[in-house]
Amino acid sequence: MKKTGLPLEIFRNYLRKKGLKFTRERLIIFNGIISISKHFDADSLCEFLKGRNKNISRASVYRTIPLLVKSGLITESLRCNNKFSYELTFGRRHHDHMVCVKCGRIIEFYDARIEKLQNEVCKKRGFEPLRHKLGIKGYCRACLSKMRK
Amino acid sequence: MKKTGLPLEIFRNYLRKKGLKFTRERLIIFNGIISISKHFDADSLCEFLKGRNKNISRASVYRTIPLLVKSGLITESLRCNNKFSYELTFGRRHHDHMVCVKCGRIIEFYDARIEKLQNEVCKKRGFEPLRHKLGIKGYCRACLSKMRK
DNA sequence: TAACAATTGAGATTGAATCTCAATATCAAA
DNA sequence: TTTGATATTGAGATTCAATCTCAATTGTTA
Ligand SMILES: [Mn+2]
Ligand SMILES: [Mn+2]
Ligand SMILES: [Zn+2]
Ligand SMILES: [Zn+2]
Repeated sequence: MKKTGLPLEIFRNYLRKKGLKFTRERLIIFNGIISISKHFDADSLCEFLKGRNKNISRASVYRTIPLLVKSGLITESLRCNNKFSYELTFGRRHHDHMVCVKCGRIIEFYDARIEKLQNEVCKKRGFEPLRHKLGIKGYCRACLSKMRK
Repeated sequence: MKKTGLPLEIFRNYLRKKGLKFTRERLIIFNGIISISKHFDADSLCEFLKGRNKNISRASVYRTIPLLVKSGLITESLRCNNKFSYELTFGRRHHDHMVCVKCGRIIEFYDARIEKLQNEVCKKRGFEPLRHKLGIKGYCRACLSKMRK
């Protein structure tokens, strides 16, 4: 179990600022996401909580996720299996994703040069970028070597 | 109405190769997409056809789109309004997208340097890229100047 | 032309995501 | 601590894109 001090305070502050309430359910959802600490979707989060005898209704999970996004703790990342997928990004640097079409493995990467060129291209078009998503689909190293056999 | 000679042949050849039939409905759908010649989703395509008195069932439209993707004529591009969006890409160079979060405008761009760096990053990770999608959300030039007033 | 297999369309179904609303919990103020 | 205004919860209903079903129809090949 990770330490949750700072992010929890951020979440509480976000809720307070918006006149929203810090509930038992929201804390359980928050803790669940901290424990998973990797890509998840709303449904898998429900299942994860259920497995720990913390049954929170789907509705509450679906309602809390956007709050955590707005508070800056989690980010909508890939779309996997036709579901929105999220990841804990608080305190982590922005990154993009490679996804293996064979085994589903997700490889995170960051390349400052790509990021810089993106900003450059935006500037050239008079476009002010807010956020972006770069997803590369292909075959991961492990699947490639399996296939070559 | 654009000329449709070559792409139509490609579609017919794809169908033949797969033992599938070239039907009246598939031709109508094909022609519709050629006429639209910009981003579309399955539903808007149905509506477009209906407006031209070519009522094709949603099921057939939804069934034909993947065939056109596989035949290399159209590509799944952005996800807009929570629907898959496609565009005619036959004969066009690959490109990525900026989307204005204010007005929805779509700006297509291509930067060879970004593409090259992507390949480089993949190679470094032993990942063989098949396709990718880069979507940048932000404010377009027009919306920015409106907002500054 | 005949025979087989693929296709069509209307409507049913799926599944993620959202909504409804009565019962309940939170929290700031008293 | 108590109170009360207001936000939240959960079970189930609802939405909506996308997919599936299946009997009737059409395309293709011989
Ligand atoms: Mn990036
Ligand atoms: Mn690109
Ligand atoms: Zn793999
Ligand atoms: Zn705009």
